[in-house]
Amino acid sequence: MQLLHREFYQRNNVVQIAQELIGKLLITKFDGVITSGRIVETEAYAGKTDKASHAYNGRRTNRNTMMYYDGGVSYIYICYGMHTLFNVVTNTSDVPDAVLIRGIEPMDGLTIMLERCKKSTPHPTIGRGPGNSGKALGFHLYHNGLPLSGKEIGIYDDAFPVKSIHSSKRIGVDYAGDDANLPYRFFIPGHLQVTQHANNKSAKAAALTV
DNA sequence: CGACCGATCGTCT
DNA sequence: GACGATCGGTCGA
Repeated sequence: MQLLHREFYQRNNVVQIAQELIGKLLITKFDGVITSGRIVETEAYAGKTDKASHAYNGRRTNRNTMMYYDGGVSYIYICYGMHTLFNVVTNTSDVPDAVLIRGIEPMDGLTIMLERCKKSTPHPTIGRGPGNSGKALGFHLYHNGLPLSGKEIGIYDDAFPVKSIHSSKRIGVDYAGDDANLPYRFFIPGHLQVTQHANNKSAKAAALTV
């Protein structure tokens, strides 16, 4: 079980990193409560040149400040007023690349995750989608900017064998014009915690060799 | 199935 | 004052 360090995050290829994060173990320990999940779906957001990115064209606001930090910290923001989305900041400072964690398979602390998601029994939607993933792992806005190799958040390589990874265009970024069609979404095909979406079955969902 | 719609609030203009 | 890198429910074919 290897903790991923800044050498992993600070590389200059956010799309590659988004793909490599599939199958990794994401562990949170907030207020002494440990929960973890295996990453099964991600999306890359390529800094200043990507029309879908919050940092497109060098846009810099209070919200997206963390995207401009050195890779290896969290970027967390509220979406639609009710969902807490967790992103992995990559690349070096002033290059605002990030990877959105869109799906996790619940691992440790299932009971806690059930509580957070207000379910009494295990349910497939726990960890399905970026909003549900953030909720299950206990992320809040005040966790923005935390190191990803610290005592509260950690991403690990436990040598889990990922059989297959597919790619597709990203979800919910139709406003991004031509960039909406970039194949920057990665997921384990058919996985229970992967967003149910037409893109999964689309002929455009290309299979990648693992 | 797919299309549509309401919830709900931090953030930006 | 408008708008989301969403979600879960409903409605109709």
